[in-house]
Amino acid sequence: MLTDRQMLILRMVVDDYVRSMEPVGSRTIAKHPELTLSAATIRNEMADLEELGYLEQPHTSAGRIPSQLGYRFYVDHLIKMHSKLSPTDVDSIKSLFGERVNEVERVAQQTAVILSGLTQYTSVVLGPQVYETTLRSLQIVPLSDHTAVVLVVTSSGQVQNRTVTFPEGISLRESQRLVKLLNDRLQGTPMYRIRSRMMEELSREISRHMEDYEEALRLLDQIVTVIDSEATEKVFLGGATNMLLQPEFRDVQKATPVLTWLEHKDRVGDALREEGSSGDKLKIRIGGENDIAMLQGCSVITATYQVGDNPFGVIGVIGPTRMDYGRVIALLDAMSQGLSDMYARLYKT
Amino acid sequence: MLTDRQMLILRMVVDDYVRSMEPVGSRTIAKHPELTLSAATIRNEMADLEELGYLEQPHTSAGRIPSQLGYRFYVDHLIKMHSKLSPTDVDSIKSLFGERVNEVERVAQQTAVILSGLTQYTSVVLGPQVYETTLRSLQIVPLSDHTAVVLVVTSSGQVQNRTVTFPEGISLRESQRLVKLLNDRLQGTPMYRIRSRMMEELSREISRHMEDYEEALRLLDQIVTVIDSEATEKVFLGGATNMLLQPEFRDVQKATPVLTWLEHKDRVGDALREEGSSGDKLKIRIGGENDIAMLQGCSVITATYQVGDNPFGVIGVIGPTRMDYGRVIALLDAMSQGLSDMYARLYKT
DNA sequence: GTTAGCACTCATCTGTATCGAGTGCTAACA
DNA sequence: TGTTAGCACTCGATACAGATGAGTGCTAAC
Repeated sequence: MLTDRQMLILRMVVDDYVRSMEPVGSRTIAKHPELTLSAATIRNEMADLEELGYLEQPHTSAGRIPSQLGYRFYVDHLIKMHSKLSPTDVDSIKSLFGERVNEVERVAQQTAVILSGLTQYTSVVLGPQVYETTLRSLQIVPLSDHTAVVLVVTSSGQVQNRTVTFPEGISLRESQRLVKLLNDRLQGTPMYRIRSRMMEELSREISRHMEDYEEALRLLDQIVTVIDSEATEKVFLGGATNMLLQPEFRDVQKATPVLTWLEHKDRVGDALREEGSSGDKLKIRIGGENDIAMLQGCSVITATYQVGDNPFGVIGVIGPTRMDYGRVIALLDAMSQGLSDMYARLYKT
Repeated sequence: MLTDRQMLILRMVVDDYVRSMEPVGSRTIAKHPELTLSAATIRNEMADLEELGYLEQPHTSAGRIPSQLGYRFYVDHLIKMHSKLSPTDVDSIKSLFGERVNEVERVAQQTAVILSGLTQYTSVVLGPQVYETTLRSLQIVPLSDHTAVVLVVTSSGQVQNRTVTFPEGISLRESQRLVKLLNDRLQGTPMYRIRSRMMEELSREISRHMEDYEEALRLLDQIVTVIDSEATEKVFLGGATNMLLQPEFRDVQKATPVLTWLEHKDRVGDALREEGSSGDKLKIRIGGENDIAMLQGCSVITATYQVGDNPFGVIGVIGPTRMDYGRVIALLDAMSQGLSDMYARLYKT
């Protein structure tokens, strides 16, 4: 285990390196008023910390930078959690959640924008999860003889739509009948059970109501696809190009993989959802701790927001390993709380 | 006016520079079999072309590169339009439009993906325009006592939805009545006239039907906002990070503004829509010809796709000024044709 | 255990020399 | 008059050599 003094020094190295992105030398630490030791003593301690794996040296005559293990120890034991938010931050958050919400998705989008704006990193907001949401309404609006729009509305207010074409043997009237049938039977069913429920309960119903069984099933399949795609909640990205502001990504070679990975929202959503489903309220992945190869030069911090005891959605920040962990954690905390409150106000009254 | 030989040389310089991104010297051109002249003669011609403003020299002892004017002359007079597409390209496009379409938006998204994949530039696809689209259906699905989802479906199959909260004085029943009223009156109205139509025709109707006039208007305003946001068609981006593949954007300083600009789809959509509305089927903006400051280091090529004689949507490619114009134009041509055909098949039968 | 002193390391900076691609110009040639 | 060979010249790119200085590890004294 580390001595108090070693921990103090480690904390200083991390704080300083996060701020300046320059390897921290013994002199710099020695100057710090919190410590009354000479540079030589610091050097000894730093050598020890390096041997223990918490620090590393880019080259012989440079200062030290935190290793992955160093960051890990920092976030686990050394981080100063309190009073990290400036009044400006608090204001931004307050104004975001303070205004009257009548456009739920806009809030999620804005959360992403503000979170990336305040952190200068990339942010991701996953819309409300589906654990508790049920099917509210299924509708079909005809467009032409062969096309129509299928609409799916869930109890959480999410909407999915898709233009579908009718298979040859099926008329508009029949498909409307089919949709009405589905509506009656499936309303209130949890979203994640729809597919199985629909298939087992309805296939024989359909054979009774519809003349052309085969074709009806094909249409049914289209509709289920729409419902399924609703089950995957929406992904909002903020400040993807903030990545380029970070000195570690000034080299395009480094930045391209991450930017490209971020380009596909579904991938990003999948990754974050997995993080969020671990059960912890806050999850921190530092560098190589990330499973995704493209993110091994990054740190990812995720927080879940919820209503009551149900995990409900995920928000996260993606930035360089050299990240201001304390600040990001505080912001995520405040924002997830804000989202939780907002959804609570919206659905439980 | 340029002589034939000057034009030939200009074309060669552009072709060569587009391929290699290296200033083209007189020797390189002289080697070309299509020309039997010595390097010295080429040098004279190149000096003339530079004087005329078609070429420029990065520095005294370097080869020439095309100026903005040079590119302009190239695309106006020198470009080889035909047989630019390889069989692979044609296959990709065929397979995109060949498959049975039952998810219209997916096709637009895929168009963007394939277009950026084939060009290695960034692509933008604007969904069908609204000139001819009318309101098909307006629906409201209640979620709780105070919230509901408003759905707008247009004749072109576009759907917009928004969760709205009811103002204090208005009940669910009343809002349903309001929506039904709107539905009856506005169905078939062109989208761009909805706002004015609604306001002038309905405000007095509402005062008769609804108890609380003020509050009803507020709800109405929310609904109109939903409809308005539908009038702005959807924007699909492909390969935004392809920008980083281009050597001219290897420097993060150069890339960041463009990437950041691309991040806001509505901005991108606005810009492209303006291009598309000029009336020309194909529009090419080279470097400084772009109005948007962030794009002055880029070239933007847009093409409209249509059904019958109605302009319907826009697709475009954004890349460095040093762009393979011939290929991009051919691809845009093929893709806009494909989209036109697809929408024709979908709506006019 | 702490500290001052010192030799050592090594990335970075700066100045210089070299190289070579490409030019413009001139004079000779068809 | 148009074309070409020859040549001096320009200037970015590359390579190399010191010089600089931040920072280290080690030793010996406190």
